[in-house]
Amino acid sequence: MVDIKFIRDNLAAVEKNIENRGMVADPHKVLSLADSRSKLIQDIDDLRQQRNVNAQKMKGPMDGEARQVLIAEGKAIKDQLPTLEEELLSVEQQLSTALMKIPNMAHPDAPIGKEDKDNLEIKRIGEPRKFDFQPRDHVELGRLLDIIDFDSATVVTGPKFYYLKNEGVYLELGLVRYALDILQKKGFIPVITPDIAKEEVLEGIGFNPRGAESNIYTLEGTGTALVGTAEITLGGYHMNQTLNEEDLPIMYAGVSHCFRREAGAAGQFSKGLYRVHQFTKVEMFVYATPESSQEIHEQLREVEEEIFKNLEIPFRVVDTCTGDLGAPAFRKYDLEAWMPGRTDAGDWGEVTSTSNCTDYQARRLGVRYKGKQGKGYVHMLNGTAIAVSRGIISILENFQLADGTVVIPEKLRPYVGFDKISPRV
RNA sequence: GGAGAGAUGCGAGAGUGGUUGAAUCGGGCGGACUCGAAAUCCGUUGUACAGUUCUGCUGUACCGAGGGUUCGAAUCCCUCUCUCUCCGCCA
Repeated sequence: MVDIKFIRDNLAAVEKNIENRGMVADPHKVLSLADSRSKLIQDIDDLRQQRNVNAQKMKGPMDGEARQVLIAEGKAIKDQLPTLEEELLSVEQQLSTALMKIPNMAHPDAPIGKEDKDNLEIKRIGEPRKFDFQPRDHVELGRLLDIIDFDSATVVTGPKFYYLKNEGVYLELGLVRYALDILQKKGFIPVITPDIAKEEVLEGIGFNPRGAESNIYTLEGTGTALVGTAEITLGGYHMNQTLNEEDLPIMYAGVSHCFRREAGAAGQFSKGLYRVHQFTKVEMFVYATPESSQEIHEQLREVEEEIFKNLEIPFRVVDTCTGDLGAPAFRKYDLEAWMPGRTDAGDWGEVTSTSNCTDYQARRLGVRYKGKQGKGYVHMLNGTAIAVSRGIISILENFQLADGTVVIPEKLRPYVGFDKISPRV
């Protein structure tokens, strides 16, 4: 949520930002609704004041006739209130809806563009490996090694689900522990979060669970939904709290399952584990002061780079363009790993993403801070440490041998307990 | 799931339907005393929203949440949530 005052003072910039992001939102409507709201609040407060003054007059003993006159007056005032109060409620709902559509301002350096191909590559680390055989994709490798079973999952649960078996299980658990160990050394507090959250929290983070294009599974009749990321539950962790400035930044490493509907997402770019309805993820989440958030955002990107560099997976970093940012993000970096099985020649595929959402989420969730330097809404940042399913794709496809054997990256071996996975079929 | 008890400011804890935004104690902050500290004493200490002649002032709302009764509700009524105790069930 953007500050209404900011919209009023920077109307042209807000409109330009909406255009750059390719979004539809109406800041003029927000302002006119905000004006109606103020007017209604004033009228209601005036009436209530009259009511209170009138009631005060009746505190002590007085003769019956005078009292009757005052009572009648009080009743008259009271009768006027409900209409205005209902009107205010309706205006506030409209305002909230209109305001929610206004996206966060984007970083001035964020590249302007419509879709992911407009993202700006800022660095490459590692060289995509040259194969002297035609590399298999992870779907085939998973079948060959008997560590991923899509077919059974389709029968039991539905498409875009999977069973992990044998070494696949330890691959998941090992990746989680590998990432947690790195984060824990950097001061992140490890957390296993609930996989379900209330819709108000989802909305505060910037998801609209009931929206037309929602990627969220809602749970009928409960007001809750399956989380698409631990960003939701970690962002909600301190909702409606005022944090001490000295305690910031607060850094969490959250482990959760992630559930996504992915309606209509099909085709070769979403095959196998790449786009699934359920996966496990270790998520970084930081509450920070406004002064420090940009620096911390760079640090989150560096942590992501370290995690993939140590796994010896080639990747590149992109500065996400305005059209691909998502409403809450001020700036976002994606890490794209090299995936040799993605198309015949291989391709980059997003494996992590880190966003600085500034005070956009904090304003709606009511997360403030107070301290010597000042007070206000905290800045909230998130970043993927490891999205296990895509991590597994990267490892299988990059470290395969001609016979299908997959060699485990050295740094990961202590966490999985084996150094290679051999074909079973 | 069943029975009972409770929910008030930073904490503890009062509060006959009308001088209660809320006693009292503790904590915090400021000051006095002191070489300094402790002790003692004095003062001060909520949040949100709206307006404003804007380092302030005025108004409104807030005593778990939401409704209701009333001229007037922390106080009466209803619903819900949460916490605690006991029983049942269970990983």
